[in-house]
Amino acid sequence: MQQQNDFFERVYEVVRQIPYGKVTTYGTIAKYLGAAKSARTVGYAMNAAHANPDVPAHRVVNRIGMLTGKHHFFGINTMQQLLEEEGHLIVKDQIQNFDVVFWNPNT
DNA sequence: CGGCTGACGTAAC
DNA sequence: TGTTACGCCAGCC
Repeated sequence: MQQQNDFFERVYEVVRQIPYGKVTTYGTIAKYLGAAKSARTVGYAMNAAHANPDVPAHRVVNRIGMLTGKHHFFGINTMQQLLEEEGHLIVKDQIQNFDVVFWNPNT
């Protein structure tokens, strides 16, 4: 994994590796990239990720598994719907069994 | 160039 | 235990 010059590119590469039926968090990605305190920037990167179809932004949520970024999709239901399609259970914008479906980029 | 904002996270009160 | 404040980085005004 060669580090891209662009911070966003690095984020996209990690997100792209998220397997089907799994999810991860902004902070986890940030830490993996070595910018533990830049979780916010990771989220911002996701904002621009909509231009990258290979980046499943819907598989990235905050540390508690809440779909905080759903409003940034086409429809506020798109994110939840996509996750449910992958077998996730969403209740009140929160992923149930989050610890089970959680995916660590380091593995 | 300076300041504000934001898909977060952690520490402090 | 719940709320508030701050840091971090990039983009926009």
